[in-house]
Amino acid sequence: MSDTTPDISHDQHAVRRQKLADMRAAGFDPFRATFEQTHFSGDALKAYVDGQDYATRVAVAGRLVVIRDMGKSQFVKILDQQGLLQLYVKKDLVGDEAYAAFKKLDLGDIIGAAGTLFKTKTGEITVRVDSCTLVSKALRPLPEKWHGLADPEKIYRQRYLDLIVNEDSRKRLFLRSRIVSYVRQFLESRRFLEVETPVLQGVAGGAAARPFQTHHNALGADFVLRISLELYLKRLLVGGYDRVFEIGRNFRNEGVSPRHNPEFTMLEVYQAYSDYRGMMELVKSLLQGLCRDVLGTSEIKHAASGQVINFAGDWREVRYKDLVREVVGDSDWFSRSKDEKAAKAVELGLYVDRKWEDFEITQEIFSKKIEPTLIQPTFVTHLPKELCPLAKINLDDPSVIDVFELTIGGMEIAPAYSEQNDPDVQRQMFEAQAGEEQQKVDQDFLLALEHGMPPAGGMGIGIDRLCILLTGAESIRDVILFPQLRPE
RNA sequence: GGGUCUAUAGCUCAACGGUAGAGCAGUUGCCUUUUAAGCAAUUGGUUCUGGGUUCGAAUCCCAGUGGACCCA
Repeated sequence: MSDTTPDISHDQHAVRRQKLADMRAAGFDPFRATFEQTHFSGDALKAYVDGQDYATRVAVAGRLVVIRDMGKSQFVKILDQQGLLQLYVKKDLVGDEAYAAFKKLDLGDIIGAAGTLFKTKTGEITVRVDSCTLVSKALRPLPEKWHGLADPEKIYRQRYLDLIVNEDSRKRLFLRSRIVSYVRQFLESRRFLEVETPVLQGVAGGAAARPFQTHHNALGADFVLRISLELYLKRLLVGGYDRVFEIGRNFRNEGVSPRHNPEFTMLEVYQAYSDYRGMMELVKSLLQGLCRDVLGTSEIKHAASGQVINFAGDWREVRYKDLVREVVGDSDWFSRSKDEKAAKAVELGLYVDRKWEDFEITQEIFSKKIEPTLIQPTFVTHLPKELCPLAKINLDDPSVIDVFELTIGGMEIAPAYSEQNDPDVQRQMFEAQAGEEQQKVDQDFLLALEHGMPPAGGMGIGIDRLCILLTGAESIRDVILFPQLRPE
């Protein structure tokens, strides 16, 4: 090393920058426009005919993630959307010049290679490369090859690195794509129409949550980001969309936790002339189909409890009030006074807010002491009417509504209702819920109902939570590609 | 919003009041069927930031910032 050139060998970024500069000086473009790819890695592996080495030609491309250099030949591995593929690059096959260029490649570079398939003596299907090229230079080093990326902050902020080096993350997030794809196919096969409804809304309805607020300059109007899909999809029921669904992003301006991301994906489904019982069949078929066709198993290990969740067969169906009575050990619970309920809740170790109504105390017990124990798929039915103003009142017991909440793995996965279609009852429920804030009543929705909405079953599924469940993830952040973090 | 834990080389981690180290990655050699390839040599640090205690701080204390978990 001369006095005029500083030693940069310790600085991997600088070393790669230097290689880039050298290539450009030699007239080689380190960021090619295209590459003629014939096979993904997995398709190449399938294209190999057993016993017929060097018979099948492939051209593959991907990121260089393993280099095993043996002097005049190298085994390397590239990673593409289907996974890893080994390449064998031999000096006397590619020529001196190309081989010298190949030796200068760094881990992380994106390369293209063409050659024929063979099986190594240890049985790995490999491409024997006869021509290869750098496609895109990587100027930054990859994380460590064995331990991968472990720092959760880096995993989320630099998800692309996580996807390159952590196979678990890659498989889990690819699985999410397949789950969503299956949901679409399933619903389309049942003749549901997929629609898109507004994210920017004047009134955030369909759920109880604090919305994000924003402003449209040209219209000079304030908007909120939607907190649910429900009210617009029901307008479509009025408009003659008899089977309709949307998979869309909702936004709730609330805490962030392993179960909550400020933006999350909901599926909502509405089927005219059906009811919550019809939705039971729908969701059960959907989830069992997902298990069968996407996961290939009806048994899933539940990360939090260690139990095995079995999706096959019939699912438990139980009334809300029966569950509560059982857990509090009091068959007359629902005729107790508010003070008595509060005392019991405190006894169970729960926090009770003085402002809470009766049903809120009971609901606190349900969500803290009952829901987490429902690991196997369970339809909880006949919920108190206060919990959802958008469902139809039960004919036999006007204190409850015709709904279920499907709970699996201790999480509410899918609430479903027989949808309220009486505009006058709906108005009463909205006004009671809004209390002092009558401006939060969606008058336009009520007008739509007055035009007549068919009876319908409706259901929502939190796609993120469904993915947590089906992938065995521990946090919502593990099934969202770019979860929300505080800006750096 | 409160509590606990956490931040050290590009990455994964040691060092726990006394000269900041290892593996991988990098650099330089050798090696034409390897499997976390191997062998030899070698570079690399604002120990998150700012204060404080101390003869001496990655280490102890305070504050801040990011992150994880638990609670509200």
